[in-house]
Amino acid sequence: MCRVPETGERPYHHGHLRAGLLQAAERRLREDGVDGLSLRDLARELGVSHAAPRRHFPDRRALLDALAETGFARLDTVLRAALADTADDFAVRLQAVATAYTRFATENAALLELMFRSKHRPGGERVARAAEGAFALVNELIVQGQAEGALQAGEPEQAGLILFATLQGIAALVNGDVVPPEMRDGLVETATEQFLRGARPLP
Amino acid sequence: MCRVPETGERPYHHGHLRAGLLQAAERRLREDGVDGLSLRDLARELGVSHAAPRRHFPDRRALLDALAETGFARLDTVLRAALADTADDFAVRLQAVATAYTRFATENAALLELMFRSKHRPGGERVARAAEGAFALVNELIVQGQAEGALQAGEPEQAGLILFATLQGIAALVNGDVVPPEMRDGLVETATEQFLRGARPLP
DNA sequence: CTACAAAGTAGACGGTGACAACAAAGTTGG
DNA sequence: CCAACTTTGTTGTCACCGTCTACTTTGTAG
Repeated sequence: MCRVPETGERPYHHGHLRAGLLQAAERRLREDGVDGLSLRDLARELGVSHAAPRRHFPDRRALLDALAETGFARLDTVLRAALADTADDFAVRLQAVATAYTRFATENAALLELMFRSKHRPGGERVARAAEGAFALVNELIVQGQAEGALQAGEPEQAGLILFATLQGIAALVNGDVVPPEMRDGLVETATEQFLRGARPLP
Repeated sequence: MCRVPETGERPYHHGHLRAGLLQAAERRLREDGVDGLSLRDLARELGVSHAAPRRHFPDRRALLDALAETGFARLDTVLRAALADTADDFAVRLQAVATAYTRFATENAALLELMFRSKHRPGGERVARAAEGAFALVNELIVQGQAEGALQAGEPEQAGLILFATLQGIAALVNGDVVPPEMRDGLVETATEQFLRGARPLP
């Protein structure tokens, strides 16, 4: 079962169509943006009829939503991996997460845009749930910072939101060619430093 | 000349097609997003044949670029108006510009996205030039802040970029429904405060 | 007044997402 | 073992869209 299709043979059933569609779609998304992603094109690329994708994704949106969902899962993995590699010091952990996030956001620009766009449109509950994980992680980090005394206590949401907004904005500037990609990590570094200086408890 | 078309009459020449297209397109952009903007639809709405828009905009992109260009002009106007109303104190001026920008960015979400997307694609030089104004304004403000001693001297770009990124990110969070719109102005306020605290000269 | 340019019209082409009817290949129960 | 059923893929169709070409109408300048 689940044998990889031998090259040259064209069995009536593709066998991995859903996975193949997602994989090809993600590549297309990266290369041509969301507008350059056509169901018929994907079908052609996978050597399948133009209506075949419909069996797995009733809708173009459904495919995009699925991409967004796996995108959030991947983001969550990336962020947790970044945290796993660091010591316990809050500043270091914050730096690691911030860098990892903006890196993901710039290396998967179209995907990230899709993720946020899909999250809050009707029927995007699955996507929204997938997004919870990443947000929760950032909030935990903020709470840890407050516990360590590195951040002002109270209203953890606002502090976390502003930091998150800054990272998101840096990614937007890079993706929008306002800023060259080489400046990304440097900007993130000074941004988190300034954030720490600006949000630390008053002396 | 340039008489407003009387209701009921359908002169062969529309007379205000270009302006009408831009106006209708901007409304559609606001209501349905860029994907819901169809040239044929606009033509129908203006009671004109499907190929008529082509005389004024050779391309769908040309129409979108024109929208982006006027968008930057409007943004520039909004920002300068916000500055004109304030005293000379740097913190106050910064607050005013920041609030005005994020307000524009959230009230014209699809337009802003279009503006940044159009700016750096091939042939988007006119749009890019239109964008210069707004950027220059922010940079001037930063330089003023440094002159007043409210900001660290040197590398005005990075400080300005980070602030700009934060505002852009706050707008993105509001537009992405991560944050309710009522929180917008409050977030901007604390963000600029933290920015001032984080970027002021070391004592 | 006539030639020409500008602005709008009509029709066609290829591409796309959606849908319906049908066919092939697994799967399952007797 | 085979017949019903479900899953998956195919073919054909429809409406819509952006773009292009050829044509018509209108305004204008020589």
